[in-house]
Amino acid sequence: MAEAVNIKRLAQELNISIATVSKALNDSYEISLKTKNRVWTLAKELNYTPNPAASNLRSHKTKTVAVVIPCVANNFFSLSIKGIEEIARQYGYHVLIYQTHENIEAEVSFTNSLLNGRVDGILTSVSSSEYNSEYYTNLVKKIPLVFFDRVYENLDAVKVTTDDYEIAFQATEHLIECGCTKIAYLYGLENLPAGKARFAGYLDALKTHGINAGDQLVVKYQDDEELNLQHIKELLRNYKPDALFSSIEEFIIPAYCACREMDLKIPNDVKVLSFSNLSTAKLLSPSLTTITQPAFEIGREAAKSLFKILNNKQLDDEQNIILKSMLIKRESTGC
Amino acid sequence: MAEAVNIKRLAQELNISIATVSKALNDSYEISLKTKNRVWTLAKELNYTPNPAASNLRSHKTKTVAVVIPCVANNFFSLSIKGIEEIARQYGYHVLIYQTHENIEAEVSFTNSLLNGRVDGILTSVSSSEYNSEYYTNLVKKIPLVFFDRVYENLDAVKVTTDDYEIAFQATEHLIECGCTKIAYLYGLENLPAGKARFAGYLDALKTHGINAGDQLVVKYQDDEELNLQHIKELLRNYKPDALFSSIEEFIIPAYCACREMDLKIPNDVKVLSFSNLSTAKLLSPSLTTITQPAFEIGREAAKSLFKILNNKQLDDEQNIILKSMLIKRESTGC
DNA sequence: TTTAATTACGTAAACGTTTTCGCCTAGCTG
DNA sequence: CAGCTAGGCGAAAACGTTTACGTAATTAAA
Repeated sequence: MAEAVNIKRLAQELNISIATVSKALNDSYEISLKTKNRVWTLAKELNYTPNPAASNLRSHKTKTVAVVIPCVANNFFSLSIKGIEEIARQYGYHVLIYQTHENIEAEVSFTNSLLNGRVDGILTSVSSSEYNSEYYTNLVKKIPLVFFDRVYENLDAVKVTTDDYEIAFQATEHLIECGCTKIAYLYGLENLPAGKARFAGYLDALKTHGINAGDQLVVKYQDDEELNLQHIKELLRNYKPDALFSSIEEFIIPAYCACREMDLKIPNDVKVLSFSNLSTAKLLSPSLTTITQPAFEIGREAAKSLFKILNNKQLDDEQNIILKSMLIKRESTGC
Repeated sequence: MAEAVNIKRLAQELNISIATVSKALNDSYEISLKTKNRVWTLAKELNYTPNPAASNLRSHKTKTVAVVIPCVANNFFSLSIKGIEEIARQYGYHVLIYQTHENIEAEVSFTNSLLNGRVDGILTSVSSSEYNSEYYTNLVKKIPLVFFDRVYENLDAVKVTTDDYEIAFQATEHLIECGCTKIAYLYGLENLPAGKARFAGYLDALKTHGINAGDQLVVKYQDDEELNLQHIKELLRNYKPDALFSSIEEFIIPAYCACREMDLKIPNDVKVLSFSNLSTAKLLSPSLTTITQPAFEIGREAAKSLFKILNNKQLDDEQNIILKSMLIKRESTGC
């Protein structure tokens, strides 16, 4: 908008060539300290900042990454983004946000649109609607990509996940120790490894303790709050479980509401436990026992891995980074 | 990464000039429909997408906007971003995210770094640490900028806000109707118009009903959860208010905890009401009466205004868009 | 002293678009 | 038939960087 201040302008005022200015700005070894200082001070004086488009066009580096996630308005993802953004600041990267709304077509469309050099890399937590392994197999060959939490397996890419199986196993044992023998499962993310692992942890814990699992005790998540409420009420009415194990945060409100509407007291009549990053879990009525994933840390780790790749740093041995979740026991499982 | 597919390539394969391809892709009137169709089909066939850097460098348009906010891990802001991102998709814009962590220097540094053509416009909700009107007075001259919720006044820029004064007045009256006469105020955003308006609404409602306000009944927000808890406990101990009016969500947890620790029953001993976008307000113990801002709508409206400006569309008369918040009465004010 | 190596800088091409301007042809007007 | 107009397209410059390569001056090695 104002008089353009670019490299050419700096070069003219200092009576040196454009190339020298560029190299000085990039702290090249070819330029003497004296010249560098002249350039730097004038640049600061004129408030010069390089034009990103020009720089990117020539150098094929954007210093920008994309975050492709289902939705930002979710405690887990907003915390992840917070972590990603903080690391990005440290590394001098910019962060683009794309929401898929659990729609695989949107997901594919977004990521495809990022392959023309708009970003240097992608951080993603994939949508739960479908598992399109083939697409991602090709994608990871085209651009540096790091998965977090909701990942695709058996791909040549870094994955940051949590101990879903173990913590679900542990949480189920907690319910059993509290005396539950008829534990219902509120099933989310069933197409994804994370969802399957949680369910497997649940099933194996039951088996270990000689408890029969039953399909009737499983409610699958629908993208409709009212429907989930109905299903949980039917579950409670027809099969009278003594515990609800919710594998995703989205089941909390319908679960609590269902219990209230059916006049079932938590934890006396039915115990409740959920995966969740809800900050107010301890203020609920009754306070909710949660499995809490380190969402912020997951974002940080995923971002760190991506930036290491982009800076051609050696990745410490492993492509699979697994962080620990926490089982936080509260009143809703009361024991 | 693969064989570059660019305009030049398309031109060669079709035996036409680069200029013609470019114009065809941009649906220019200069090009015949026949040629356009040839270009479009080949472009689709080769999976061509224009290089954003080159396009931006030449055209000075980035199709990108920046969102500068205090923090994404906050129900209000994550909902706003959700709204912004949805509108951005519709208009074909990309969204960059920057978190200031309520730090004015970070805020200034980020926005300055966006003036070199990285983005076409900025959406921002400013930090509460300081009110640096002068900086923004200059900024709005340099780049299209839309404020939402946390705004600077008297600037030539669109502002999307809510009816803070009116709803705070109304909420205070609600507490008075419930029989409260000693209403404490948990004061956040005191440097910003939004914070001041809420406080003014509170004060005026008290005055209207002949109730004296007192400085002792006001607790100001600190960026330290433990400290806020202490201050609220001291408030409750020393001045025994019969209601807590919280002007920001961050006070909810310390307020509830303070009441519990001091063995005060909500709403019998003390009523509680807060500005909040917490989805689980109705599940708290007891359920929380809230003033809920239309965060998602605010994001959408702010984004729409910005894109109208960027597309040189006439703005419908007004620079001030004011949306209505909702007072949702629940058990915590029980009456 | 001669030669090689090193330092410090400049020239110019390249990145992939958009856009101005001009050219050619065909069709129309008078 | 001359002269115009308009439609359709191409040549080339420009956007602001980065970088391969060349070169002159200085220093080090022989």
